[in-house]
Amino acid sequence: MPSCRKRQARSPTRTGEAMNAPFPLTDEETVELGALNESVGFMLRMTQTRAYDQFFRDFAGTDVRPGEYTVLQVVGMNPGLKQGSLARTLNIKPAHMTKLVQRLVRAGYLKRTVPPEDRRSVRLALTQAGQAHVDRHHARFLSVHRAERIGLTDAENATLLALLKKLSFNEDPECP
Amino acid sequence: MPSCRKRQARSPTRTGEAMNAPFPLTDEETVELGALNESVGFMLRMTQTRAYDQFFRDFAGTDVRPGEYTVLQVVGMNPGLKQGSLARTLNIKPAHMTKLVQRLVRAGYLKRTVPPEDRRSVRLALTQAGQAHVDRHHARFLSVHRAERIGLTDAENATLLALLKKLSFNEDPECP
DNA sequence: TATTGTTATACTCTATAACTATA
DNA sequence: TATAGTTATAGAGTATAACAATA
Repeated sequence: MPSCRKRQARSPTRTGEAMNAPFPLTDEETVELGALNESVGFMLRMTQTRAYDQFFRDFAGTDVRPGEYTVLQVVGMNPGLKQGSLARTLNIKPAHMTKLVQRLVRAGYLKRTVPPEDRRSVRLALTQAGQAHVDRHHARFLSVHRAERIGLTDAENATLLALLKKLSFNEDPECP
Repeated sequence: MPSCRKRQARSPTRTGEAMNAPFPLTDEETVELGALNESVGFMLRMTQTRAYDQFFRDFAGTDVRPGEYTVLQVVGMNPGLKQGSLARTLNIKPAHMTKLVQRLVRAGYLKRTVPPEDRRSVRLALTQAGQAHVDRHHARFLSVHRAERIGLTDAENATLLALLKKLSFNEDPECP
């Protein structure tokens, strides 16, 4: 799943190699992004796909996937968490969360409890195997995006995290 | 598609409302994220899903989608771009790019040209309708993530963009 | 042989609505 | 009537491999 493509953006240099080409030919692989360079949404998408690539490269050969590991990690931090709270926190739709949880229960990592005080709801906790799984991969999970791995200084990394956090937990002005 | 969920993280306050509950109950909806708070990959995912929500809210009622608009925008900036270059630049897999392009050709926004100098390849350009489409939605596309919309100052926004760009265009040390 | 793009298949994530069982 | 979760279905994105045409 990795994709070690060489990319390169910017630098509007033209080559003269095809003067009468039907298009003003640019240097192949040198692509002008224009206004996209100023779009937070676009840049988030670009960086996120890179982060995914790096994750799958680091966890190649294991059955660890980002969504599942995140769920296990959060349940581990919050034993007895309600499935709905988990879904809202991680911005995962209830229908999808149901399937995710079913998979993790089947894998033996999660256990579900229907609490007597509200028998509609489901509380989640790690099994022993689930806790072991989280522990086993914890260090690797944290190292995936260590600053030096991704080409940032520690200070830049801290700034980036702070800005992303601010973005992520801001209430949306359009959302009443 | 929006999801105006209230989220809240952090603050490990416990409520005492169920002393003998099977789990150390936390305040509902107050979820501890632990190490995930330091994970760039996790935070990128959280912010990107928010950015998507905001995009679809702003473009509700139109047929504009982020991936398609990005493709049209980039082709507009680079007329005659080869389909493969476009795919590599935007980190989109060739198989997916084929379908994206087919859809945009069918919508009348893109035209394909097989150049005589390499008849395996395909060069892309906007049709008049495609250019009009890009122009019509350009301002809105840029406004989706304007600093004030997302709760950052202009300076923070610039810093964030610079860091994301650095992240995005860094060669991966693991990728030879 | 290698490259460009296409087709086909499958799996993940997402969106939506209809459903159940509780409250 | 509202809420928590489930089921079912569909769509979009992605990964992979096999393929055609061309280089």
